[in-house]
Amino acid sequence: MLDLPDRYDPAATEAEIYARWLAHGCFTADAARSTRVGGAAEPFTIVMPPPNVTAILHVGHGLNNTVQDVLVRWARMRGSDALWVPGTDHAGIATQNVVEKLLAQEGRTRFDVGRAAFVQRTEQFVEQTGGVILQQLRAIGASADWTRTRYTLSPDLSRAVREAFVRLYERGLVYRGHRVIHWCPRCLTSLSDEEAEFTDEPGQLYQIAYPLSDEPARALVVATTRPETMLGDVALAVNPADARYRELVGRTVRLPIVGIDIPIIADEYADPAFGTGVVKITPAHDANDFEVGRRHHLPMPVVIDAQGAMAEEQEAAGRVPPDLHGVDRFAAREQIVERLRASGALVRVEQHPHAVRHCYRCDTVVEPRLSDQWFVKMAPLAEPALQAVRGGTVRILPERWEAVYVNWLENIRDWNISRQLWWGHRVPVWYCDDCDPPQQVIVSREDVTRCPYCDGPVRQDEDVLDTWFSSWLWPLSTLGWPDAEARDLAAFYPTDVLVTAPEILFFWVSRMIMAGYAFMGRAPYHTVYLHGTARDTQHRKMSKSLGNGIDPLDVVRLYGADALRWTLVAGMGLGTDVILDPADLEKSFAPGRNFVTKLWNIGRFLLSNLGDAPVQPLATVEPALLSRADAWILERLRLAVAECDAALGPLRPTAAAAPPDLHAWRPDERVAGMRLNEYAETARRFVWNELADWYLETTKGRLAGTNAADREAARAVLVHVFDGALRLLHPVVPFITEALWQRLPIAGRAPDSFLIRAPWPAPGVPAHGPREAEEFDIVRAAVLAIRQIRGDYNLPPGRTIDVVIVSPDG
RNA sequence: GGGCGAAUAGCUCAGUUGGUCAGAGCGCCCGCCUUACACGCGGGAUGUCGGGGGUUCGAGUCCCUCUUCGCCCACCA
Repeated sequence: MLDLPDRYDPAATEAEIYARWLAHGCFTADAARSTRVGGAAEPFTIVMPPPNVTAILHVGHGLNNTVQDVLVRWARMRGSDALWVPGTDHAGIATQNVVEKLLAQEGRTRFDVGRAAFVQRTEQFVEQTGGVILQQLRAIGASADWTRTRYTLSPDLSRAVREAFVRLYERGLVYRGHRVIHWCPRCLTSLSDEEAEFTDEPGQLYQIAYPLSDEPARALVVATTRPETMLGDVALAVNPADARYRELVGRTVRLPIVGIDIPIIADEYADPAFGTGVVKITPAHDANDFEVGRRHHLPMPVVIDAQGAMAEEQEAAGRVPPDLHGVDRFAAREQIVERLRASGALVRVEQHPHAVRHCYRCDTVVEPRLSDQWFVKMAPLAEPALQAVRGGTVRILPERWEAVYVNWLENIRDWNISRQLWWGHRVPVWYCDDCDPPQQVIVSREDVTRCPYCDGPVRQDEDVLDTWFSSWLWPLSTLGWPDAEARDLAAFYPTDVLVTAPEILFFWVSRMIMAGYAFMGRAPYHTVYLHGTARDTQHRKMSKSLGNGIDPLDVVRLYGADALRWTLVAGMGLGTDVILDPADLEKSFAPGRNFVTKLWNIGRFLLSNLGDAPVQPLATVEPALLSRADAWILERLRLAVAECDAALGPLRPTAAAAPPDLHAWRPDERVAGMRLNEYAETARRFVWNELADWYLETTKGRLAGTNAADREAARAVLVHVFDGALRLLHPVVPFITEALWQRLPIAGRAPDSFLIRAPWPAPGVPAHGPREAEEFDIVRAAVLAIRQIRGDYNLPPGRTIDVVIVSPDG
């Protein structure tokens, strides 16, 4: 009867079981079951953070998706109508960069190819290589509903993007602005504040003398870290309260090298305490200077072009010396410093570490650049998102991130959403140049071909939207928004838990919450679970460039998906990083593999000792027939279930919270649960240290014995507790548990039943003699004491001894 | 410049509201191929819970401070 090989074979088992789950639609949610549309099951929904469409699975994805899969499987077993929506992100700037690199290998740029052909080529590239990661996720056991796979650049989701843009425009929350934004001279696009990341770098602070126009012997000294921008200076600013310079305000200085006169102005922006208290104003190349320039109605000459080279653009005629034309900004810095030094205008150079912004995609130093961009006005959107977390409608775990979230939203700035890229959603704006006034702006949900005012030709805005402008709609758009009739939207929105890394709290998490309120009036989820980062033993983030990554598929091949999942879940406290050794996979993943093997061997013991006869449900066994060991292990199971439930916490906020928000978390539940590692450890302890180490041993004699009633009792209890253990463990190690559960000789089980769909065990009440359970603990204590003594006296295992137990009262 | 987190056995880490909380896994030592499992079984050693001070009957657990790492935010040119 024993069809179990000595060794568990993860590769064969996992593939076979995954295929059967798929074939039986085990991952497919049924909208009609949702209580929100009249069904009988509470929905439980997770939307997968969409990986970049060109991404390859790395251990970070493995970690992220394992957590989600554990939650979804758990919810499914708890009887929820569980939905895990998978999908990919077109990842505008990242994907475009990949394709541009391919073109570069052919010696071409996207401009050589042309926009239409470039987009087509990128589409092909995505079609051929994209979505690989979704296939890879199957290998780690992801039970996502693949029938609902989404893609941010698909027609449906593109429609959502347009709808969102137009609605916000209609509400006055999308606007076109002319200002200094972050510009990547390599990607040739603007970036949002979040996409321009600070890095601390050593730098120099250059002090330059600007002589007074009419009194060349006197000069004002200004400090700057970017001397090359001086070609675009339009003023010097001093603080109005600064007595040192008060009398100079209104006079002019001569701009070195350029030789033109610029005014000395008074503005609060100048900090008397910094440097000399005099700051040069370059409105076109510094966001702060831009504001000063606007306040004082100053010109805004552009002296650096899109590629980051010195050039005379708007209003800059005559400012850039001919031999600096086309010179890269950093080379130009050297040359300008040399010239200043030669002319005696360079007063001093000192070391000055400072933070420099870099493009988050290509790491190029970002250039502040004056340009026209589309923005979203964020403050009104932020307000409900702020209230959501403050009021407990949305909880962020670990809790400490809530403060970070609140702080960011309180100081939120408008979001630059236009990108000068080709890969992405085209800005749904058209211009008519023939109208009066010209450049009539037409914002539309549908493509526009003729001007609605003059019927003349129109041209569409050249820009595309920030990738995150589609991502922030993900919980809505994947469920069918803006289609008000969408069944999934009614059945599954709001979703439940969002699982991601803290790095994208601002990029994505908070914006989704804003979008949820802006377009649906409800937060998109009630829980944000922020997990840690996978790091190496030196605590460095695993990354491709460092070469310290671990390929999850290598781990699957070597030890199986369950071992991978076990290691990740068991090794990860709430919000803490997971440390793994890329140089020693055995060390990192052996515990998971060993545990899976242990489960396998417990299964082998059961199946080879139970016999062929079907095992009757425990409920049919006469309680009087249960032994002390039976009572004990049943009680331990009960406690294990209760502990696992406590570690995992409530699936969703308990209803009937205090007004005003009926969906808010109760204070006592707000930080409860989601301790996946505690849950995993509890289940492991039950199976290994209680079931295997003790109970199993007590059944050996009984199963082989001649007392039929006792044998039946042992069989029933054995199957019952192992069944319970498999259910408890299934979310973490789904393959091995399903493989064993399928083989359990449970009487009357339907042929196509699956553990993945089996109910989560209920803790229940101690129904089988708590007194007997306690008595077995005494037996255990005695055994432990005897073992200890044998050890102390170095008695060989084969040697039997007589034991006399004397009770305390004689 | 603000804010936050971490420092517990050789290693990776658990320790929710202060009172069996000094633990787990790996590693190490001793003994075992005991008919499910040597990817295992039984036994064992190891920490002044980063330093200092304080509150308390009692503190890894609360307060202050110092040190060392790490993260987030930030227009000081």
